[in-house]
Amino acid sequence: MSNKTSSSDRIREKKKLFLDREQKIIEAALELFLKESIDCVTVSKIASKAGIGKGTVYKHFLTKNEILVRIMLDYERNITDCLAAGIIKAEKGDAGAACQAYFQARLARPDLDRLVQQLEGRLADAADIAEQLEELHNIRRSNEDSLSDMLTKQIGAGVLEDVPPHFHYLACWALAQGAVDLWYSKSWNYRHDTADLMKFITNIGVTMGNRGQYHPVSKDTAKKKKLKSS
Amino acid sequence: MSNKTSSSDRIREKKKLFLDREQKIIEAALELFLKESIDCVTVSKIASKAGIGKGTVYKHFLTKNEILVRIMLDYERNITDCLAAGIIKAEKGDAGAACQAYFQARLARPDLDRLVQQLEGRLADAADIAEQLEELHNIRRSNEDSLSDMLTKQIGAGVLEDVPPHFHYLACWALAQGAVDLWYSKSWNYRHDTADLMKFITNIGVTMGNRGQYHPVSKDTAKKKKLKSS
Amino acid sequence: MSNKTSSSDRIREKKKLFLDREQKIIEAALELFLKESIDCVTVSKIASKAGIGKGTVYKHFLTKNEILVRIMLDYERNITDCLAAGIIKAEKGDAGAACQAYFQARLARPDLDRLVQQLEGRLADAADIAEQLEELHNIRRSNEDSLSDMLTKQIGAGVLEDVPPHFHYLACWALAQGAVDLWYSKSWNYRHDTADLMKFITNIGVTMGNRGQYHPVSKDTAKKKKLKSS
Amino acid sequence: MSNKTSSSDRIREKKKLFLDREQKIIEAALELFLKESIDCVTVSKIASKAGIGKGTVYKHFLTKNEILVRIMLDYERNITDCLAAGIIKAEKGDAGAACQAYFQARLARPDLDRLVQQLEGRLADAADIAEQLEELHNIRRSNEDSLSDMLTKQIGAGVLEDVPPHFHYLACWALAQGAVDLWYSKSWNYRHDTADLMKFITNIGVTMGNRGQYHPVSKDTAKKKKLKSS
DNA sequence: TATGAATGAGGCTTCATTCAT
DNA sequence: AATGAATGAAGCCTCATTCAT
Repeated sequence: MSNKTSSSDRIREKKKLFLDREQKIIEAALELFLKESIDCVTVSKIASKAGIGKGTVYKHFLTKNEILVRIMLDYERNITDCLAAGIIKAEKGDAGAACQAYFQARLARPDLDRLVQQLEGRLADAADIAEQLEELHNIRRSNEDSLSDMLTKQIGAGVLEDVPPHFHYLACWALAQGAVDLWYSKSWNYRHDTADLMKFITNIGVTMGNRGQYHPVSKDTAKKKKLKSS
Repeated sequence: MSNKTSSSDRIREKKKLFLDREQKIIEAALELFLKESIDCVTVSKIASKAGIGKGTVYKHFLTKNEILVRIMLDYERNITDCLAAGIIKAEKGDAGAACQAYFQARLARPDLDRLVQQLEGRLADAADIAEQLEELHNIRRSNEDSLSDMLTKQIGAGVLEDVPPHFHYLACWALAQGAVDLWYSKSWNYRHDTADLMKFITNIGVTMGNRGQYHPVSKDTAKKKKLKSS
Repeated sequence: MSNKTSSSDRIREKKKLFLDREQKIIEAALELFLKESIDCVTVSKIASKAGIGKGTVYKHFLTKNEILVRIMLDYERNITDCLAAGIIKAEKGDAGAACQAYFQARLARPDLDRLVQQLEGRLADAADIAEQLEELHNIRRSNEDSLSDMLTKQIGAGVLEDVPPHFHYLACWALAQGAVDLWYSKSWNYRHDTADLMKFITNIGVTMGNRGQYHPVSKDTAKKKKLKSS
Repeated sequence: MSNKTSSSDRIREKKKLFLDREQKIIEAALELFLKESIDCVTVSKIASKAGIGKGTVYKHFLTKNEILVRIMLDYERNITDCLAAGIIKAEKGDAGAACQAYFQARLARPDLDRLVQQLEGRLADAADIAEQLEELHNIRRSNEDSLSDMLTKQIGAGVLEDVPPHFHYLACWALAQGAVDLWYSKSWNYRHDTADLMKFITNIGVTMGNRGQYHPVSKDTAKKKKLKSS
């Protein structure tokens, strides 16, 4: 009987080791991607950084591309989780929480965010992994619905400007995306005070589209705004 | 004497032809880049689309990468020109003109803008063309100074929030960048009404950082806003 | 004592299980070879079709090639058995029995025959299994001697044309081989009536080299022949 | 004017050189295929035997497989030519000429014939070159029609046994095929007098299916035949 | 003993770049 | 000056075989 137990234990342990190695591959790939230019990262390098043989990589992933989508999916799922938490907060009254959560999640690791964007550009036409890419998009879309619901309510409550709800989160997304690009762009003079800058942008992101921009707005201003954007 | 003239004419003509061909290469490359996935574009394809031999390409560009930076530089210079015009307008009183010009220039051809961003990601670590990349960054930086100057004035005039001036244009840049990414992202449910969406975002871009946004707005400022954005 | 017995029983049982598994591997390999293209068959597939682990295969066969030769040897031994029976029949007076047995044995499973031919081509230069290949050839050669003996007698009896005896069985072999190739060739227009065709060819095989073939035929014999083959 | 001439001459010369190299690749591949086991032949080896770089091979052939089909097509076309000549002869009265031509063409280089057979087995399922394979089969099929026509006439004339015409050439093909296999089989004792053996087989091939089997047969021999084959 | 994860040699193919004509 | 054939480094992937558990 103890035999049986130890046998199933072993199997479980083996599986764990296997999954650990999978994680190791992902991490090795990630590390390389973040350090070097994307096209410098070869399966060989990933394997050797993960401390395993090249062939082993293919026990875990059918294709090099599958490693890449995997990174993307992992990232997207994390974003989703954060966003979900934010939406909950928002429903509890903290109107801007969802947007804020979204921004924070993406700006927490701008390097990673940027990487995922770049990977997406490259993998767009990859025949293998078409399925995973579809899944990626599904994850995002399912989140849109949550966001839309929440935003519709806030628009109804008069908190947000009355435009189609997705306008709000897409503008939000755009700014977050741009902020990330900005972070990693090498073209700007002022590389100091980045933290302040990001706060500034986040602020914009959180408030943009708010009716009355943050603080109570006098009624006539609100009217003008509404007229303007319609 | 007529000989001499015709000879120098010929030389001039030859030079023109040479430059024409160079332009043709750039255009062929551009066309391909915009149509296919970036890594599908080979020197061979570029040459054949340009209607010349592959070897000839290397008479104009030392490296494939040089073609790519050239595209980037051309694009950046165009942006610069537009921005310059905007700044002039701004100095004539139209406070938001610079930002608007910038947005318009970049959103006029979002595909091209996106391409340039992608190219930059790829060429970041390219040893050849390090020089041209430096030049690219210089172009951008030189523009920053103009923007900074202008913005400092507007901050002084109380039009804009009193943060370091580059905060304003970087936020602006970020949103524009994000808008472009958004345009080309395949992940969103609502692909209709893009034009309206872009207008919405541009609006945000043009007004964000305006002092009025964070604080109660005095009536006359609000009026200016209305005029400006209509 | 019962312990001892059961222990030796167990050993015997284990051996049987071991041999059964070996057979299962062979059969799995065979099934795969006949279904898919030869180079699609990997050790992995064989193992999984046999319902065992890949490593276990190597407990039975030192090399993948050893599985293949084994298939060849099994097949060749079967042919040998059939031929032996035919020779016995031939010695009992049925002159053509040996040839007929040979043809029947090989055309009974043309797919398998073809497979063995293909395998032989591939394994010709394999360093491992050189020994087994030698054995394969020995099996064939040993049979040749039987055939030669038998044919020598028939030649002596005037039934067969007086050429070196191996001429007869080699011609026979060649035709059988060709018939198999024919069966599986994809290049011919007429794929119907294959059964009749094979009968026709078998007929040739059985009669070729008969002395009667090279000499005048009386009219009534010719008629009979016509009836037979229609 | 001499310039023009020399220029077009040069182009022609270049093309010739290019085609020569193509031929060289084919020959190198052929030489290797005939010397070593098929799967030992790599593109690298072919290139280095042809005295060119590996990449150059791909200027002439899109795929390794294309080299192989090319060999097959070249061979098949040669067979076709020989057969065509034989058919012409046959139409001039030499009844067996077509079959004889066919045999001779294939047995002239049995090694090559065998190679082509083996290649066909391997390439059967290759997705690339599906087209060329189709062409190969078309070549063969078109020839079948010629053969059928000719044989129908001979059957009508009473020279050949009255079975569907393709029975005759398929039996013929089968024997030729088998003869080739025989030539290269390593399993037979008697490797001497191969030439005589082939003559013997060819004889069978040329006469098999003839009504009355070539020459008059004495009555008692005919009787024996009847007993034997019934 | 059976297992299957790990291995890495080696195959095919691409493409930027060179250079002889 | 223009050409494009030649080149070969480098990438991705397969699979027979090994070996620790």
